[in-house]
Amino acid sequence: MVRGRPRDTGVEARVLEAAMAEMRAGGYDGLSVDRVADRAGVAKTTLYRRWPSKAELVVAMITGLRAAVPFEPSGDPRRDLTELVTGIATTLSAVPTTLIADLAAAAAREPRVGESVRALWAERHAAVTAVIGQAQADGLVPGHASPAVLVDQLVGPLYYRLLVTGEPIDSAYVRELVHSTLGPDPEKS
Amino acid sequence: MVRGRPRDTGVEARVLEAAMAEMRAGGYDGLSVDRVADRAGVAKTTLYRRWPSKAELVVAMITGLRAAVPFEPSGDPRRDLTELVTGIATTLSAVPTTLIADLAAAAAREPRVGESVRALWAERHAAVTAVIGQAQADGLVPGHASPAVLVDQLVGPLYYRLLVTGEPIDSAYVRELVHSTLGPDPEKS
Amino acid sequence: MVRGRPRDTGVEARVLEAAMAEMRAGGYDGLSVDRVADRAGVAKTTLYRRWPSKAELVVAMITGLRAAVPFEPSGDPRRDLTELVTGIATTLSAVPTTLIADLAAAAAREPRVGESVRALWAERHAAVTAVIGQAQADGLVPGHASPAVLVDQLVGPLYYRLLVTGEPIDSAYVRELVHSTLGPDPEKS
Amino acid sequence: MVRGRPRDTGVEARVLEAAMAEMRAGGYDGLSVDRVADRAGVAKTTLYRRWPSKAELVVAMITGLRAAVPFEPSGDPRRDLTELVTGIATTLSAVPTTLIADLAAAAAREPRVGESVRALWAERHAAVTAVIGQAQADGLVPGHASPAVLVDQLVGPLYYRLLVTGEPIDSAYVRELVHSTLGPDPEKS
DNA sequence: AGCTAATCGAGACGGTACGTCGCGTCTTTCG
DNA sequence: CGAAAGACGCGACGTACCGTCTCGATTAGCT
Repeated sequence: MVRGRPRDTGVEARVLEAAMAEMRAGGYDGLSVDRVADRAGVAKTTLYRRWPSKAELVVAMITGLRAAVPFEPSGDPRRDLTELVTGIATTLSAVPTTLIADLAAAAAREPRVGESVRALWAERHAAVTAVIGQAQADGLVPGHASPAVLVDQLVGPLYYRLLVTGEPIDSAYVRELVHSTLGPDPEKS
Repeated sequence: MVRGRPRDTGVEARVLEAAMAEMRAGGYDGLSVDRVADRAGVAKTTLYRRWPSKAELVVAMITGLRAAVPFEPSGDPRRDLTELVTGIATTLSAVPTTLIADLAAAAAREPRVGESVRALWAERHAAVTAVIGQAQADGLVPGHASPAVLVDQLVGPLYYRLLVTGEPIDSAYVRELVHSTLGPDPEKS
Repeated sequence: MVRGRPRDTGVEARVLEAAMAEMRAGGYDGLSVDRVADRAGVAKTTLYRRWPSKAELVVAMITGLRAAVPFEPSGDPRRDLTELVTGIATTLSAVPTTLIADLAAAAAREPRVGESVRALWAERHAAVTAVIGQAQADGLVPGHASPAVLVDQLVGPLYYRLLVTGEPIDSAYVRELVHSTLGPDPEKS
Repeated sequence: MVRGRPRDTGVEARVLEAAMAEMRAGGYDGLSVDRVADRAGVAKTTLYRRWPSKAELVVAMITGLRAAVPFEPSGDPRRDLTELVTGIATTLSAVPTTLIADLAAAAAREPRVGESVRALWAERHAAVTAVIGQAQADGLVPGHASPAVLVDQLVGPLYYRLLVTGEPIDSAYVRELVHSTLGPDPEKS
C-alpha cells in the first residue's frame, strides 16, 4: 500500500521524552532542537519531518501530557468543585512553575501553542462549568453571576498565585475558593 | 563625590523607549538588542553596561511602566473596585500579551525579577485589599470569605483570561467580576 | 562513505580569495571575518566551521599561496642560485610585509603554524641546498663553510631586510648576495 | 613656574614594566591597554597623556630595553665579529621568540614601531659595519662584497633561524657564520 | 529479482542575534 | 594643571540557535 520505508515508531516517543526533559531543565527558550534530536538519538531531519517547527514540537509534547482524569459528578456541587479544583491545583503543582510560565509565554507568542494548552485544560474546565451550571439550575449558587465568570473566579486564582503573587496553593486555599464562590455551607450552620 | 564621568541620564530613557517600541512591534523575540541600541542612538556596550542581558533590559522596561495611579476611595466599594480593576485591566491590555507572559516566565526563573514584578502591582493590590476590607467591615460584602481570597478572585481572572484562555477582557467583564464578588446591587432592584 | 551533506567545494576557494583581497587591502588587523564572509557570499558560521579562528583562516590562505615553482638546474651554480633566490625574493615581495611578519609571529606561538610555514618554503630551500652542495662538490664554492650555513646566508638576509631593517630587496641586492657567497665570477675577469 | 600638579615620576616606570610583562605573556595583540593601566595602578587617561597610542607605548617600552653594550674593538676582526654577533645572538635568545616575532609584526604594521626597533639595534649594527669596513681596508676580508651585504649575511641568519626555520642558535653556529664570512683562519693552518 | 519510493542518520549551510573585548575619546571630581 | 575613575562610541570576534539542504544507507512494496 504505502510504498517506501515505514516510519520508525519509536522515534516519536523518544523525541517527546527528550523534549520534555529539556523543557523541564531550561524552559521553552532553553529547549534546543539540536539538543533534543541529539538526546533522542535522532537526526534533526527526522524530527523536522514530523513537526515542522520547534513550536509544533512543544505543542505535541504538551498534548501528550493530557491525562484522562476520571471524574464522576456526585451531585453535590460543593464536593464536586472541591474535587475538580483540587485536581487542577495538584496538576499545576506537580510540574515546575517555570514550565507553566514558559508554556504561557510560548502560548502568547505562538497561537498554535496556545490552542494546545487550552485543549489541555478543556476537559476539566468543561466539567467545572457543567457543575456550576447544574448547581445554579438547582438554586444552590447565587444566580446573579454568569457561570463563565464563576469558573474564572474558581480557576483563575490558581494561576494568579502561581505566576504572579507566588503565594502557596494548598488544600485550605482551594476550600476557601469554593467556599467563597458557593457561599456558606447551609448544612454546617 | 562619584569619581568618574557621570552617566548620561538621557541614555536610559532613550533606550527604554526604543525597547518598548521594538517590543510592541515584534514581541520579546522580535526585540533585537542591536536594533534597540541603534534606534536609541547608543552604543551596544553602553546598553550592556547598564543591563547585563536582554532579559534584564526588558525587566527594566516593564518596571519603568509603573505609573503612579491616583486613586481616591469614594466610599462606595462597587464604584471603587470597578475603577481599580478597570485600571489593572487597562494596564494589562496596554502592553502586548507576550510581554506579560514573558515577564511571568522570567519571574518564575529569577526570584529578583519576581520581586520587581510583584512590586509593580503592590500599590494597586493594596488598594483593592483596603477597599474589600472596608466593605466587609461595613457589611456590604458577604463575610464568609477572607479578603485575600476575594482579591484573588477579582484580579486573578484577568491574568487567567490573558495568559490561559485568551478570552477578551472588556469593561463588561470587569463589571461582571465586581458584580459576582459583591453580590447584586441593592440600589438597582 | 561520508555520511552527511558534502562540503561545498566552492566555499573554500571563494573565502580564501576574499581573505586575500582583504589582507592586501588592510593587513591582518584590517581583515574582518564578517567582511570576508560577506564578500565570499558565505555565512560566517560556514567560515568558522572550517577555520576555527581568524588566525587559522589566514594561515590557510598563506598555505594556499604555495605555488609549484618549476626549477631546472642548469649546472651553473651562479645562474641557478640567482634564479632561486630571486624567486624567493619575488614571492616575499608579492605579499604585504605585514602578512609575512604576522605569519612569523603566529609560527612562533603555534607550533602547528610553524610547521606549515616551514613546509611552505621546504621545496625551494631544498633546491638551494642541493645547488650549493653540488657546487661545493664541483669545487666552485669555497669549501670552508658548511652548505647549511651558506644557505642561511643566502636566504636569511632577505627576511632580515624585510622584517628588521626594512631596506629594499631588488635584483641588484640578490646578485650581490650570490656574488658574496660564490666569490668573484672568474669568467668576468 | 609650571602651574598645576607635577607629573608623577613613578608612572612611566610602572607602566612600561607592566607593558613588558603583558607583552611577554601574550605578545603585541595580547597586550591590552586597559590591563596595562590596571596592572600599573594608573588611570588610562594618564597613560594616554604620555603615549598617544598602544603602538607608541610599545615603542617606548622597546626603547627602554636598549642597553648600552660596552664594546672595545681589539683590532682582530675575527675576534671582534665573534664577540659582537655572539652578543646579538645572546640578546635574541634572552627574550621569548614570540616577543621578537610580535615586535617584527608590529614593526611591519606601525612605522613608528619599526623605527624604534631599528634604533634598538643601530649601535651594534654600526659596530659590526665598522669592524667589517676596517677589516676590508686591511685586506683581511675578500673585497668582492660590499660591507652592507656582509653585515646582512652575518646578522640576518640569526633572525632567519629564529623566526623561520626554528633551528637552534649556539656559539658553534656563530663561529661558523664568522668563519664563512671571513674565510679560513690563516693562523690556524 | 529488480525497481521505486519513502525514511533515517549525518552534517553542511544561510541567516540572525547575542554577549564580550579592545581602543581611543570624553567628562567628571579630587589633589 | 595632573591624576583617578569611569562612561561612551565604534567595530570586531566567536558562539548559539533555527530551519533548510544535500548526501549515502536502509527498508519496504510493487512489477
